[in-house]
Amino acid sequence: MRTSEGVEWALHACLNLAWVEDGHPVPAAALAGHFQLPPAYLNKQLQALVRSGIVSSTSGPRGGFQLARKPQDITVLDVVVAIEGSEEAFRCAEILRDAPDGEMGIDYRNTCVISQVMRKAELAWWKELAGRTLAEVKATVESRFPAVPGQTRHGLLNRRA
Amino acid sequence: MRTSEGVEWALHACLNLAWVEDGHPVPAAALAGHFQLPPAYLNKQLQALVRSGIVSSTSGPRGGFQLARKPQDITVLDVVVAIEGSEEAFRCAEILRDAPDGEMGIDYRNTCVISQVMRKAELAWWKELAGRTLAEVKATVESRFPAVPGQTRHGLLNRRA
DNA sequence: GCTGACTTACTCGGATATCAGTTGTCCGAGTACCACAGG
DNA sequence: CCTGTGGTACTCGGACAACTGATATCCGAGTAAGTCAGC
Repeated sequence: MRTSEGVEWALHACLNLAWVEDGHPVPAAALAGHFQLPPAYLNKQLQALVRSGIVSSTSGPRGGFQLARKPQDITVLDVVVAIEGSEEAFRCAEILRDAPDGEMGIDYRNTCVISQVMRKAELAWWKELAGRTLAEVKATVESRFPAVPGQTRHGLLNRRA
Repeated sequence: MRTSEGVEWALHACLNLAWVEDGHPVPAAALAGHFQLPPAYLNKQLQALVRSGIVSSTSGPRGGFQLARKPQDITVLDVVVAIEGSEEAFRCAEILRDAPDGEMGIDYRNTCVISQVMRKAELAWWKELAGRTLAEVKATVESRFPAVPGQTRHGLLNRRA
């Protein structure tokens, strides 16, 4: 089990977009250049964020991506789900149905104790991620590394040229 | 992100082995037949459990697999790690190092706030799984479905014939 | 009838194909800006 | 000098390949039981 590489990219991209003043879209190429990432593939990940309503996109010159919501209204889970999808990691195949005495009408995803344990664990994971907003992450970084926001904003805008 | 199918199989297999009296190994083919699973592939998953010291194997006639430890000494996490490996799901690629002002000597897996958030979430997941032993799962099933243990043991031993 | 070795069948274990999903790339659709011509 | 129009360059968006890892299968190594011959 491993999360997609795009999760890390998307989180860093959102954080960077949070440091750019409103009304200034940042092209995918600028973000990609900032982290030395393949532009087209990062663009693909950003599209997923657009579909989830986390960022908005603008085409054409001076276009790009910007946050669609306030950082305090974006949780880390939102970003993860946008990239990975909302399906749970452990998907009960209901193998108990094929076992002796297995019945057709039973939903073993809810009945099977093993499935319940796995789901509860995943719920704890979700809860942890849903409890952290982008604004909190942003504030933590600003507190520990005060220079980063300015450097990032400057870097992204200069890279446009 | 999704867990391997083998995780579900391994958990059910361990639970079933817990219902068979000691000293009676169960062949992979018997477990596979019980759940209508491909025998060779289930065997492969069981090998991973052997390497992790969760079950022990015996070759030859009357051979098979049996639990190597007491159910109360086997956590759900043990089984998951045996199949999936101990690497964390979110693997920080340290993309901050390639960003401007990124430095070579820094371990961004520990410094990056995003990495910390993801790791903390995963820790919650681990903790949940580590807190459930096979004995607890077994007891829960026995409490809700008293007939299952006997049926399972009988089914596995009969299938041997 | 008992004991020993041999044969046989059974089971695990790892090496080998196959398939799906992630990773990565490319080109087309749309849009805003800019230049230029006309008034 | 102002305005409208056409061209141009830039950006996103989705369609298309490549590759890694999971899924599935097969055959060989090892072992214990069963069998048979000899004592």
